[in-house]
Amino acid sequence: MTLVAPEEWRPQGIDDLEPRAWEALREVERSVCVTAGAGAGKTEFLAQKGSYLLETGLCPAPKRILAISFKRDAARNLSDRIVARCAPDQARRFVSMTFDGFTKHMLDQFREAVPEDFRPPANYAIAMDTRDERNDFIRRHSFGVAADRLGRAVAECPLPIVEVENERAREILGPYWRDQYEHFDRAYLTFAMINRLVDYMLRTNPGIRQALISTYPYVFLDEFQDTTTAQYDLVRTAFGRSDSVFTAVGDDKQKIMGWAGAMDAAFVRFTADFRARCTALQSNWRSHEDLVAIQHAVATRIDPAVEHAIARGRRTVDGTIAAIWEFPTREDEVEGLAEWIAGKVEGGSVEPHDVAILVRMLANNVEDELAPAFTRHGLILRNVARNVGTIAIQDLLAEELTQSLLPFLRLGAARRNADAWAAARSVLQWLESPDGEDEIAQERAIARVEEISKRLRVRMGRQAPDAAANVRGVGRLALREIGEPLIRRATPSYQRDADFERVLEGFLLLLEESAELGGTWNEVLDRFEGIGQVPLMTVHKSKGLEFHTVIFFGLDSRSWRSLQPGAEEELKAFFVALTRAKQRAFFTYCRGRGQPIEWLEELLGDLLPRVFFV
DNA sequence: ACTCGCGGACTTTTT
DNA sequence: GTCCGCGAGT
Repeated sequence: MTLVAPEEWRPQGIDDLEPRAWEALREVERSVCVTAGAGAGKTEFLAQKGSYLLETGLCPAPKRILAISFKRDAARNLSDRIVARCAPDQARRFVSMTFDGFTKHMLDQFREAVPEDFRPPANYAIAMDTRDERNDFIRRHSFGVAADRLGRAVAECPLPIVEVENERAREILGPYWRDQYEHFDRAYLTFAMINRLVDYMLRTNPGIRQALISTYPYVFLDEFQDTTTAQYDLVRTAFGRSDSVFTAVGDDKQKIMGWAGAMDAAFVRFTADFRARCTALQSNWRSHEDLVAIQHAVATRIDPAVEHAIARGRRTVDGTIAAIWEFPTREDEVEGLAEWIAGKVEGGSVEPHDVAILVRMLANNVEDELAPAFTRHGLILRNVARNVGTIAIQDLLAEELTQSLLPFLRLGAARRNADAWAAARSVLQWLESPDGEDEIAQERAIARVEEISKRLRVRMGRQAPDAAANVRGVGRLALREIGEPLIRRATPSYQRDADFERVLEGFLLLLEESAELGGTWNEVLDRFEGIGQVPLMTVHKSKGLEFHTVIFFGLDSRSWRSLQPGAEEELKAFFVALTRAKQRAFFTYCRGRGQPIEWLEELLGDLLPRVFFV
C-alpha cells in the first residue's frame, strides 16, 4: 500500500479545508478540541482527518482509529465517508461506533474481567431504560424518588455501589442493580449500567486498558457537548493520562441534552483533563449571510466571546428571511401556517419536504392540531416521531432493513435510477462482507442487482400498489430476494426475532400506508420516504438536519419555557431551531398564550421583525 | 365540590 | 416555565 507524505496529502471530495480545519487536522501529537458551529462541516472534518491519518501512515497498521458518535446514523455516515475515500485495508482500521455500541462490545469481550461482585451472566439482555420501567422499580420498593433522578443516579454513580458516598443513593442503587440482575427471568442491563460495568472493569484491569490504548492511538469524539458524565468518566478511565490523541468535536451552543444527563462545561473539563488545544471552525456552509447575522446575535447571547461565522451559503430567496409571525388565536396560527406553506409550494419555490415545522415538545399533539388544516390546503404533514407499529418513522428510515430494501424497490419501480443502482450495489457489498473483509467481484454484484431488481420489476409491473396485500407482498418479496438471513446476520440488533419483526412490521405498515393514496410505485416510495410531505418534529430531533425553510410553530411560553436569561438550554434550543435553516426561518406565535418574546425583540431588534397576521 | 400546594413530566439515544 | 394530577384540607 502506497502512503502519501503528510505534507502532500490533500482533502478529497471537497475543494479545500478552511485554515482552522487544516490546523486541527494536522495536530496529531496533541489532543484537540474543535468547536464546530452550525453548518461548519463537523462530520466532513472528522472524515478528512481520519483519511489523513490512515493515508499518510500516521496511524500505521495494525493501529486503529476509534470514532465514537451518539447516534447510529452519525456513526454510519462517518464510516461511509471513510470507506468512500480510503483503500479497504485502511478503512477497516477506522472503527466508527456509537458510544453504546463501543461499551457493549467491550463488556462482551471482557465480561470475565468484571469483578465478581458485579459480573453479569453471559446471557444478559438489554433493557430499554424507560421511565415506566424505573417507575415500576420505584413502586415495587416504595422508594420516594422520581424516575429521572433514579436514571441519573444509575448513570452517575461508579461501581462498586458500597463506595458511593451519598447514603440515599447507595440505599436505592443496591436494590436497583440486584433487581436488574435477579428480579426478571434473566439479567437485564441498561446501557447506563453497561457503561458503569466497563468503567469498573477497566479500573480493575490495567492490562486491558493498556491493550485498548495501544490499539487506538487516535480517538474521535463526535457531538462532544452531549457527552454524559458516565460516558466521560469511562473515556477518562480508558484513555486519561495516556498517549492516545483525541479529536473532540462539537458545539457547546447546541448543548440541549442537559436534562438527559449531558455534562456541563464538557469542553472546559476535557481541555483540562486531556491538555487539549482548542480551536473553532469559522465557516457556515449551510446558511447565507443574512441568516448567519441573526444566528450570530443569538450565539453572542449564549457565548459573548463567540466569533462571527463566515457565511458560505448563497441566498436564493427574496423578501423577509426571518420573522416572528403573530396571530390573534391558535386557530389563526394553524390556518396561517398551512396557507403560507401551500402558497409557496404551489408557487413552486420550495418542495414540501424542504420546509420543516419544528416544535418545542409534544409533536404528536401538534400533529393532531395541524393535520386537518394541512389536508384542507392539499398538504401532507409528516410527523417523523409518529409510530408505525412500534417504531418511529424517523428511526425506521434509518434502519438497516429499510436502507437495504428501498434501493431494490426503487429499481423495481424504474429501471433507470443511478442512485438506487449505486445504493443497491453497496447494500450487497455490505451484506456479503459486513466487515469489508473480502470484496465481492464487481461483475457478480452487478449481476445480482440486475437479477433481484428484474424479479421485482416483473412483480411490480404486474401488480399496481392498490391493495394492501400487494404492497406487503412486494415488500416481502424484496426481503426474500435479497435474503432475510443475510440482512439479519449483518445487523446485530436483528438477531432477536422480536427486534427484527418489529422493524419489518413497521416497514410493511408504512409501505401499506404510503399506498393508500394510490398512484404509481414510485409515488408510493416517495411517500414512504417523505418526499413531497412537510416534516414535523421537535427541535431535539432536528439536531444535525437542515432545511430550506424552517418554521418554528408555537413560540409561546406554554410550549416554550422561559427564554429568559438563565434558562440556558432553552436559548440553545432556540439557537438549534434557527440554525437548521438554509434560507429562511420563521417563528409563529399567537396572542393570549403568554409573552415570552420581549428579550428576543430586544436582542434581535430589526433582525427579527414581527409580522402581524390580521 | 372546591382550592391549594406539591411533585413530576415535558425534551431522547443506545445492541 | 407551565401543565396536569393527586392528596389534604375546607
